[in-house]
Amino acid sequence: MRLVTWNINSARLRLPLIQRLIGELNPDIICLQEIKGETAVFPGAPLRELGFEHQHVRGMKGYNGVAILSRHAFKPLPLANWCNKDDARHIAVELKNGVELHNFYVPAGGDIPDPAVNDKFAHKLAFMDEMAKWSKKGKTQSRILVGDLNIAPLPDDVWSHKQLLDVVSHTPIEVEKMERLMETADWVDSARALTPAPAKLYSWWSYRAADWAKSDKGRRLDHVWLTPDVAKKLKGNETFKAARGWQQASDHAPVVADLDIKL
DNA sequence: ATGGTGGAAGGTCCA
Repeated sequence: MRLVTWNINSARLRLPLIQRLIGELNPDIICLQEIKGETAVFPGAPLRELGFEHQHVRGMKGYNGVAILSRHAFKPLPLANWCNKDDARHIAVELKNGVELHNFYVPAGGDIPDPAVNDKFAHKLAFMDEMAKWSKKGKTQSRILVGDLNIAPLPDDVWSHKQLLDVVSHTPIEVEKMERLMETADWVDSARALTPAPAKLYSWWSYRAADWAKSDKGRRLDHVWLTPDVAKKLKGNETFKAARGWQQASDHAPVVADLDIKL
């Protein structure tokens, strides 16, 4: 099974990039975040034509939105709200082998890393706490958790640990929330299982750089986590950095995981 | 300390 997670930053605008990704990587399952449109305007038909006949989409107007697309049948799981908001940040399915696949778009958190003055940061921290509760409660379930988690946990997940300590996505409180979450079900970070620190790993590069590749000021915000039983089947994990250089690219690169699972 | 870019909307809000 080849699985891709990608913050697409508008599924409609970047449909050609999704089509190109399918042609170049031939994934079985694609998890998208920030599809940025209502479910009804998701470009499902052209993706169905490429073999992704099974689609579970949760969009909303303007922002957020997540989708799971697969070549293989799955069972959609009931939609859940997080932090009492119906803001399309999570969608999940059960695969044929009984493994649950959860696709998350964690709040970015705004600019100021202080929950007392920044509601967006408070929302992000509350969201992480709620994920930890959910994860702990279901810890015996075989699961894959993917998505744009908007946190780069390790010093080598950012271009400068020192310079990003006060920057939302890499602050100690966020990193601690992520570590607590990982402990709740012994989640295996598939990228670091295969490429340990101190190798630098990034999945996002800002649009605001004059030359994103040259400055290479990246952060690893996109993740594929596995419960320990599923992690035994992990065969590969790569960031498909080339896609960040495509015409009209998303600011996130796809993360690709290969698992020894037949669907 | 600041501003830099990009998407959805058709206001600004969000990243």
